[in-house]
Amino acid sequence: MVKKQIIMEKALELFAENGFEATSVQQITERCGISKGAFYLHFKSKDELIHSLIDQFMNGFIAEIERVVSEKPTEHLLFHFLYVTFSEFQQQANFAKVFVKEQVLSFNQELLERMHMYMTMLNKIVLSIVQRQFAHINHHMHLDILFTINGLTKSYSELFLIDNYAIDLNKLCQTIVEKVTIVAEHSKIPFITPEYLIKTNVHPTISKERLNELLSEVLEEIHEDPVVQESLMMLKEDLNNPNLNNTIVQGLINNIRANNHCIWVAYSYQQYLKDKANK
Amino acid sequence: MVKKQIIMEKALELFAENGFEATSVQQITERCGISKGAFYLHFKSKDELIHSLIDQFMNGFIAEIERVVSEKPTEHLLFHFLYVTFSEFQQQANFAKVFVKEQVLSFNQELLERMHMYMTMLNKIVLSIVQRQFAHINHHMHLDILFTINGLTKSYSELFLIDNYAIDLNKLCQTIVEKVTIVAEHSKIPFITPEYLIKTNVHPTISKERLNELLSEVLEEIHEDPVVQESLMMLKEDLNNPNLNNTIVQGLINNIRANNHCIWVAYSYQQYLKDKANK
DNA sequence: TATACTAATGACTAATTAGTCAGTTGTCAA
DNA sequence: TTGACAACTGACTAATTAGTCATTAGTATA
Repeated sequence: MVKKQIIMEKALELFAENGFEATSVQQITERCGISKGAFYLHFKSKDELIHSLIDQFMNGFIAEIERVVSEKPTEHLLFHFLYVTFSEFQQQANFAKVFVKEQVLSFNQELLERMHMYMTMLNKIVLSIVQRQFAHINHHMHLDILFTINGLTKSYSELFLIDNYAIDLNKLCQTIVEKVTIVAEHSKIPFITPEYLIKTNVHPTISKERLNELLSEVLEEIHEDPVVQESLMMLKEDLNNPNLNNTIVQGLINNIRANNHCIWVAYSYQQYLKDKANK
Repeated sequence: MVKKQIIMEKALELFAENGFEATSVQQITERCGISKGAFYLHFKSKDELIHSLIDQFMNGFIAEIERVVSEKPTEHLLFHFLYVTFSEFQQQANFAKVFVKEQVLSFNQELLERMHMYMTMLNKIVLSIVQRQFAHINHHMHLDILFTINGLTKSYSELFLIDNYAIDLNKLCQTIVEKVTIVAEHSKIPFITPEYLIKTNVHPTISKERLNELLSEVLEEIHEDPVVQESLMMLKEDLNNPNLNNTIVQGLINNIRANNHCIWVAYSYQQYLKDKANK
């Protein structure tokens, strides 16, 4: 399905140029040289398109980081994390532009939640890097080190948005690692408390109807993997007629989480169950 | 003109809730309990409203920072800068939300330029703080210290967006000052070169027509200050029939720059002359 | 009370939007 | 050649938008 990919690429171009809200489906189809109808053969709505874009980029990005982090020596984890981050930033310049410029990508609640989930995943990875590379540092400082890394990354990535600013990626990463290491070794005032990790978990309720929709959408996409497919069907069945033991449901959720297309559904399903248990 | 202020406040509320593009003039007038026509008595367009909001906030913010920076002792400049920054952030939570969430506030070119101008002004202030408070540090490191300050500020201000996260403003500022000081005293790898300051000056051409419009708009607002008023009229006349000596024009531009409502026009006029000279 | 003025209204236009669907085209196998 | 089916088209709808303007309400002065 190569046309779907073309739509995604051209749409991303336009989003980077004009922003998400300001880009119409008309413009997208014109740039692709296809009709409006053809667009809706591949995407249910404009929202589904942006969801796909985020999923595609973030899954690739996180997978790449996890791969690198798993195979590099502990003492250089941060460096390699930064290197991958900035490389992706450079290669996927269009996504980076949309991402940096619109930050959390408009005020659409579900979009916001989705980005929040991915950022939380990223934060967990970076925190684990901090815990390994700075294991000798007082662990009360770990969250502040995380904030320092995030801040420096954000601040220096501004350079990528300036055309023609020559960047030596290697040196840039070294600079940041140097500063983070200095802060880690000398800073004595912890500010961020662990309750930060709890309080960030904002999870507005997802309705049963919306979850049903999400499950149906994903079911249409998955054809290759019978385990994921059956797990999805069982989860859908259990959503409408709760029957299964909680542990089994958790197992099914973990089954589907392995598939890139299901990360958001898995997350939403878990939030749904959490909300239900709280009531 | 109290109604204008009400519109601005209610509009800001809505922008913070739904974003700029997603908020309609209809919604704004409904929340104010006024008619659509009444809105257009105070603002030429929706764009003019957002321009006013930015100008009002940024001028107040920058004035406050300049006041504090001018009266505090050199060794605590950074602390007081941070304190003012976060205080304003807390007090003007709505503006902060729009500002943080939409970052550069949509892709409207003029809006982008306007924010860029204010950010440049802010950067200049922070750089001057760095140059004073860290005068003893190798000045090649000054720009990197600036980036460190910006990064930590961005990163830690995330905490303000989490409801109910108790923030001890004093301690927060101390934490950041501590980290910046540590970096300043130990970091040895300068990365940012002074050409960064030049390259950030992206200034897309402003047309003579648009500049005329801007001058007319501002002229309608200014009634009290005859010097500013006459300077504006002379600049407008000279724009259409260039007659005056360059030094005199510069003086006129400096006359109007003193007035809060004219900062953007002054900036635009200067950019226009620069563009013209380059051709 | 009559006049003059400003402040305010809200129905209206013209443009644009996301999404639909009856119909067309192209490509197979029989 | 025929028939079946999927890919694709673009005119269409219904909703929403920014901005306008003839009209009215309210108020102050003569």
